[in-house]
Amino acid sequence: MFQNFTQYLIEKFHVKEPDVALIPELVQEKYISSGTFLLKPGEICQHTFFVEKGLFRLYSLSENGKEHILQFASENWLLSDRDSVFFKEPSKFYIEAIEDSILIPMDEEIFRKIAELSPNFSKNNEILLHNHIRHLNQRINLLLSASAKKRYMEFIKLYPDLQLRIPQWMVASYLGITPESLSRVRRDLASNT
Amino acid sequence: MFQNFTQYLIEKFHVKEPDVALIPELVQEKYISSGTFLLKPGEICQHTFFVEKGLFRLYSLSENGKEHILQFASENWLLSDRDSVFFKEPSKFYIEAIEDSILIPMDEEIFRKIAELSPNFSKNNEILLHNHIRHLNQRINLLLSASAKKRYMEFIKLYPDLQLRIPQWMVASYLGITPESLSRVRRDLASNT
DNA sequence: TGCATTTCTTACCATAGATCAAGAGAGATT
DNA sequence: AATCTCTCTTGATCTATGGTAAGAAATGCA
Repeated sequence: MFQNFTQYLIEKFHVKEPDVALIPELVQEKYISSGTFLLKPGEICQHTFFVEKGLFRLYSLSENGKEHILQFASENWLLSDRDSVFFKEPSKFYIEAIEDSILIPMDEEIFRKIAELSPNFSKNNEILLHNHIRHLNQRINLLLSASAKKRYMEFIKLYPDLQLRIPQWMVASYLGITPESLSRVRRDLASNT
Repeated sequence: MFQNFTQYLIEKFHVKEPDVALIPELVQEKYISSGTFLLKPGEICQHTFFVEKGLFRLYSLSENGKEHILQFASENWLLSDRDSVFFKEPSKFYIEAIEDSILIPMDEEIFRKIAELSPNFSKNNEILLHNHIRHLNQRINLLLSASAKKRYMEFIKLYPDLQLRIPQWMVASYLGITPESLSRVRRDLASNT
């Protein structure tokens, strides 16, 4: 129970082994079935979720009815609309489970407790935020400069595991192209190899 | 001298008026003329710069020799390759002055001093990081979902002032389109109004 | 097992934006 | 004033990706 979560606290926040035993009293795991929404536009995201097991997507719906996936989150990832949680503002996004999953919802209370148990919580937190920023910058750079084919190749290099669990049309949505285009890109790659 | 910088510390980091008087001893302003590079790929970004006056761009150069602007920074903005500063890793980007400018270079030393003078430095810093993340997410969402015309309209709404100081081809580069396309987008907007 | 739904592929055509080439203004520099 | 350089515009054409439609394959469900 919580193996991933406790391991995460030990690795990323340097919580000591004995203190980790306190965790089960603080949090409660939540079973989510595929297709369930954790968040819809207009709602304020109340939790940052730790993904103990399963897979989620965070996406926006544009005026013309098209979905655009901004993030996937699988095991050992934190999942939330960071802006909505942090600034307590209504979200513009959907968060949906795309596999049967197990989550640890975390609120401010729990973060405070973790902060007590972590020798340097705010530094560790800062590292996570910077990692997030680095990742977003790389994605922007790719969207500005790379073709659909190149973006796809980067995607499978970066997420070789995810690629097998996600329907292809969601990969297309993440890359900012249509499923048809992705299908053609894949055909090209297969033939020119 | 430093008016913008000291004002920034008061507003964003809640440094008290009397303490602000200590600042001039800690930092030194730097005059940069248009066209000067603060950073080139391969170098480790040593400072976070506060822009006291002027304008800069942060851009990447792709394999095929094309520039892609990731950020502009004008008065009262912090400027750096955050990843390179924070993780002490070689940068992939250029930072270039596009006006004659005045900067306040900040290193870890100075951040420590500011942290001493700020009642809740790490919280304030976290707010800045979250603002950055919010901004990057919005940009990704736009790149995924919006046409060149729409992205341009968002740009001028978001940066009405910048738009007047930046050559059009840089705006195009920021938007991820060619200068020719931007010219046509602008013609369309002018005629259909 | 069979039916229904979703996903993926393919073919054909449409379109946004890129590329290439030329020319017009607008500053700068001499 | 004349020349240069840089920026912007425009027209013609090209290309990557989108849209539509249909069928095939895979998956889920009864």
